[in-house]
Amino acid sequence: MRYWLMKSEPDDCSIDDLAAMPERTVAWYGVRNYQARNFMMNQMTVGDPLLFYHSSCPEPGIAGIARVASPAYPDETQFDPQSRFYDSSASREKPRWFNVDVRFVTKTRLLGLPELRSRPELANMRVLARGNRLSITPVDPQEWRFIVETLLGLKEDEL
DNA sequence: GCCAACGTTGGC
DNA sequence: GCCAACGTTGGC
Repeated sequence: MRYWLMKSEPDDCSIDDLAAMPERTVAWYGVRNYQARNFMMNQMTVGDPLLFYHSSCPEPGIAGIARVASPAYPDETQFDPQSRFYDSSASREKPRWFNVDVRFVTKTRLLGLPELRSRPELANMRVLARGNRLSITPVDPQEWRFIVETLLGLKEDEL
């Protein structure tokens, strides 16, 4: 099992949107970066916990917790010419992009960037690194514990 | 809207 | 295989 951080633009899908979905689950479509795709294809396991991060919005930061809810499977939007994620070089025989499903666990108070950056324990977090643009990043177990237990006051068995 | 940082493309 | 040009991300 690994821990993850996944970015979502709240205009597209916020933590509240996820909570309101049928089954409280959403397909994590639209990833068009090989590193992020490979994390989903090769390293994620169903049940892996993840930090749900709001990006490109007035208050970027961690907004909730979710879990990986399916193995990776071909991203439907790559086949849809109407989609902004359409990829003409992909085919059903040879899909290029994959996604997992993600299921809501809990909403949290917003842990904004200034707060995250103020914590020496999180100094090496991938998502805080200068110039980081990767929408899916692994989270170290120590970082996970610090965020979830210390900053959010949650117990592992509450998740 | 700006712009730094990074990933991808494509000519050579 | 190099690298310049271009496109995208995402905080500010």
